[in-house]
Amino acid sequence: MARLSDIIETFIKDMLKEAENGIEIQRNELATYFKCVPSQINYVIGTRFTTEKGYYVESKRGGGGYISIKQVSISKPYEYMMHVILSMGETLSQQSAEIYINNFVDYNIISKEDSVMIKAAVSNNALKNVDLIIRNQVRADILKNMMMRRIV
Amino acid sequence: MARLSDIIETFIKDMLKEAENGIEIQRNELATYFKCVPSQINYVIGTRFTTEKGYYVESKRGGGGYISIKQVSISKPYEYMMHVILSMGETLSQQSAEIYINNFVDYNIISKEDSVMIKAAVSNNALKNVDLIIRNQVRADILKNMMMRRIV
DNA sequence: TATAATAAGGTCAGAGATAGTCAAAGAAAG
DNA sequence: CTTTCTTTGACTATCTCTGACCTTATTATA
Repeated sequence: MARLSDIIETFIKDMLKEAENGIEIQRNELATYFKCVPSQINYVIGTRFTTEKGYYVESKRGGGGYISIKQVSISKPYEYMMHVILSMGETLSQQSAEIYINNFVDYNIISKEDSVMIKAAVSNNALKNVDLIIRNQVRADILKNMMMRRIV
Repeated sequence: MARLSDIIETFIKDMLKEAENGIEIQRNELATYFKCVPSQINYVIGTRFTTEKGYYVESKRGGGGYISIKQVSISKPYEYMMHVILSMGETLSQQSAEIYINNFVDYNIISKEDSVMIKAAVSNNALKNVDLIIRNQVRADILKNMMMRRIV
């Protein structure tokens, strides 16, 4: 018997296939449909629809709340970027980050102006309050998140 | 399901687009039109038409009362930016950051695409490894650094 | 005028509607 | 048998909607 999480994963992916611009689901509704607790939907999304796997998830609580899921479009820059992002590693010095960012400019993924701004975001100055022990890790997180969103 | 508040928000924004110098609405009239309690109009205005978002709201009670809404026009975006950056404070929640960033888009200081990327840079996801105690401080640092570089 | 009646809009707390988190129990895989 | 993945539920956070009660401005009237 297939795991429920796998069934829900397939269900959502089928929905995504039929939709043009991503989907919007109601957590409770889906949970009721699959006769599971609502938090299982979070589990499925948290394990199957991650940024690393090319999904972008947003949500809103309260009346009329929702969870929206979008899939990044598979394209050349996307594949290149995904490859680079995945190869980046867990930590990144300011110097390495700038090398990556310069490359993105060379590959026309970002503009020169944007590169300046992105460098500012991952500069030691911006991260001066982050403990040195985790600073390079945080730097990697920020750059990855920015570049992921650029291609989504 | 669309929230009533969102519908009312859109309705008011459409009115604003068609008007030259702001609009004047009757709270009760609007509430009747949307079949809601009058205080919901206050809720919409209080959450969607804030000063932070660039709106200026005035009202008058009594006979012939009204609520007037104007969009603040900024003639010099860069001066506005400096002013905003200087007034940002030491810490910034993700939510406040997004409000600021949306404003920058509205004032044509950054593009919609850039806003997505900047939001990614200051998202809780990007900063998940930063201790909660200083996370909002780091967020402010990053946003300020990025925006400073954008306008310098 | 002073006062009362009427006609607006304002506030705030609570109810309702969603979604998120986290740890523990259970199941499956190595 | 140990580790990893799945399922569950109690508790939390956030956003929306409602209604009772409050404040202010205008108008009618004594």
